Amino acid sequence: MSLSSATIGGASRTAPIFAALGDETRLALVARLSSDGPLSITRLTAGSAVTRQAVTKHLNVLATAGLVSDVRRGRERIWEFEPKQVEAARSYLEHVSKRWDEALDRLKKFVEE
Amino acid sequence: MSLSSATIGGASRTAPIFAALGDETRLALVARLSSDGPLSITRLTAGSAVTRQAVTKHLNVLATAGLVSDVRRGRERIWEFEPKQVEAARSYLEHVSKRWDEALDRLKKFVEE
DNA sequence: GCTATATGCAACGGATGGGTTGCATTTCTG
DNA sequence: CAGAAATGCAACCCATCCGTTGCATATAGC
Repeated sequence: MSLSSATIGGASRTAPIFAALGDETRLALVARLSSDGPLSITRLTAGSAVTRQAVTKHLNVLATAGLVSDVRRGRERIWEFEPKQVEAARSYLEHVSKRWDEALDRLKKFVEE
Repeated sequence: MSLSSATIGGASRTAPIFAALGDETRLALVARLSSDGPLSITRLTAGSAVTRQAVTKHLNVLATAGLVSDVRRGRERIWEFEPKQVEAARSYLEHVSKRWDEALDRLKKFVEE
């Protein structure tokens, strides 16, 4: 472990996931896909305030982060939610919270002595 | 609920938190503060690859998102982790996962009929 | 009081991000 | 086959982000 016990493992791996979720439009897309199931681009665009091309770009960003995946079906492209990376992000946050609780415990014990 | 059942409640509230966590340096700062406890700017800078001013900016971004808070102590400024917003982000992701599982269940039942 | 330490403020540059428009391409469908 | 529908590709604009450097200010401590 580093001198300062600096980083919780894999900040460089996890940050891109958060970055992808850090845009309102993209987060809405993820939410939509996770609750309504696989959808085409035009369908997703209908629910969004921006252009189809903008939606496409956002979907590509999400795909790069591993949060969604796409399949061609005839002339349309179907996008599906991919839960694995969300789980990774969630467990990272859980880890942070846990470490914080432990730090509080250490402080408490230190004060009590 | 909206016509398309589009957004899970509060995407606009949660996205900024993810955006703040979406930078590698900032995520490392959060991790550091959550495990090592309150620290001054110079101390945090020592563990980071960038300038003190860069660290300061990042801390301000995190503060705006409610992920950290600061207190003055003499000539230094002490930054502390703030778990509340992390919890909000975590529960959002949990909600997304849950909705996805429900969607899978619906699909399964639909196929079985 | 003087010096070193810790931080604040401001300006700047380069890169990236989010969004648009315009046009080309593929694929249904009648 | 012809037209409509779904998508792809590319260029462009403007704003924001990340990081820097340079200098000013406040606080400790001898």
